[in-house]
Amino acid sequence: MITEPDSRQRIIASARDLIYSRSYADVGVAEICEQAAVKKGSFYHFFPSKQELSLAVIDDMRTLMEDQILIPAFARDIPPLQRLQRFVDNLYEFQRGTAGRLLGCPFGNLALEMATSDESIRRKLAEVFAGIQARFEHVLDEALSAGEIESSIDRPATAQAMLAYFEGVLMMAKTANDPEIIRKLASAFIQIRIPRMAG
Amino acid sequence: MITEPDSRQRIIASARDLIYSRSYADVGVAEICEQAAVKKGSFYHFFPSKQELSLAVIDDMRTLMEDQILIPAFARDIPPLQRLQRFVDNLYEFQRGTAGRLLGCPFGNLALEMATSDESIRRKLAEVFAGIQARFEHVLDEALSAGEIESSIDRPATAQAMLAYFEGVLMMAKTANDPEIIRKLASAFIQIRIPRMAG
DNA sequence: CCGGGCCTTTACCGACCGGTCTATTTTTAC
DNA sequence: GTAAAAATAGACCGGTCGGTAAAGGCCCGG
Repeated sequence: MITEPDSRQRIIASARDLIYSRSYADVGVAEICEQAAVKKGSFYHFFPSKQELSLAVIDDMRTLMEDQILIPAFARDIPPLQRLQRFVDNLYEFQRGTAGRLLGCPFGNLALEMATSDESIRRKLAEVFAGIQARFEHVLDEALSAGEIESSIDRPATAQAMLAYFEGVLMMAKTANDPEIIRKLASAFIQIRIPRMAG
Repeated sequence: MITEPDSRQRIIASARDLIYSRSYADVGVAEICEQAAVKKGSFYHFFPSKQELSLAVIDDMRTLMEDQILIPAFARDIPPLQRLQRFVDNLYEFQRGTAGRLLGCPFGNLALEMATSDESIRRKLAEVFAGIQARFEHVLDEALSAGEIESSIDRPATAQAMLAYFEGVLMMAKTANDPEIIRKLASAFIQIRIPRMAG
């Protein structure tokens, strides 16, 4: 049971956890309210619709991921490429710790379920991905300055490829329900390179 | 409107197209029946439940993918690694041609939506992925024989990494609704390598 | 011409869906 | 103290969900 003080945040947290562990469509408003210990009337006092709630949930997922994964992993206490390694290490630990069921990426899950059905959710998730990609790209910039990578690579494209790869790895791990796949496939993550286009 | 002769196959084809273009939960039995020009009674004559239908749909998707993508791409008329390149080229063309909306991978879509909710679907999709991975692995074997790759790589793991990568690429392309992402990120696909473990 | 599968048709079911409404309680501001 | 505003409660809505039941038509071997 969620125990956060104010109802609005409790609704978001409940919806976040339920949707992440199952899917958007499989979780109903009634169930969200029940887990948040809130009546339906309160729900619709704070959110005009389930879809609007889901946009707030994505925001909440995003700050959670930033604070708990991205910021710690990308701290500047170690060289750039080692930060990427730390990122996948942290991800592995997190995915291993979700109660028997490997849940994958909350954004990837929502993206494949909703992207073709709800345009505003699709756009929001595209922004989240762009934000993660920007962080990867920043690390690549610093890796270039540190002489860890060559200047011939297309850094934005490489950052996007890295993001794509670990999303795919999480999909494989989730489908097999086996976190060890993350470790097995991790080595290719920091090796991915997209060269700059010739023309 | 689906026009295949027998009702059972028409139901499967309708469900396949509807689920692929939206999601499992967003498509109801009534809508499937309508598009297949079949009454609900007939539906439940052929399938005991929507979930059982979805298992048949996955089988249908699989043979479709085999016939239209894998078999043509992996024909032995060109060297092994070039077949992988042809695979992504074909994939790009296919994803570009789906009526304005980029739909991604039908198995990846279902996997992220259903893997944590329905164990038998999760298992079936894991088998599909294993089948694709086996084909990649076979190509890598032939690439090794042809001297195109080194023997130090872990071929099963590399095949799985390739699968993960293109699933991730399709996720990025679907979320951005932009097929050009597939081309932009394609170069890393055949470059991915997982080295054999030291111990 | 008959009987029996196979398939189809149609009407129907209870449960649950997202969402609304109105009244009431609690909090805030002056 | 009081009134407005914010929040809560809970009954209620039409629609749709997956699924069922029973009867009727079709085609077949005999």
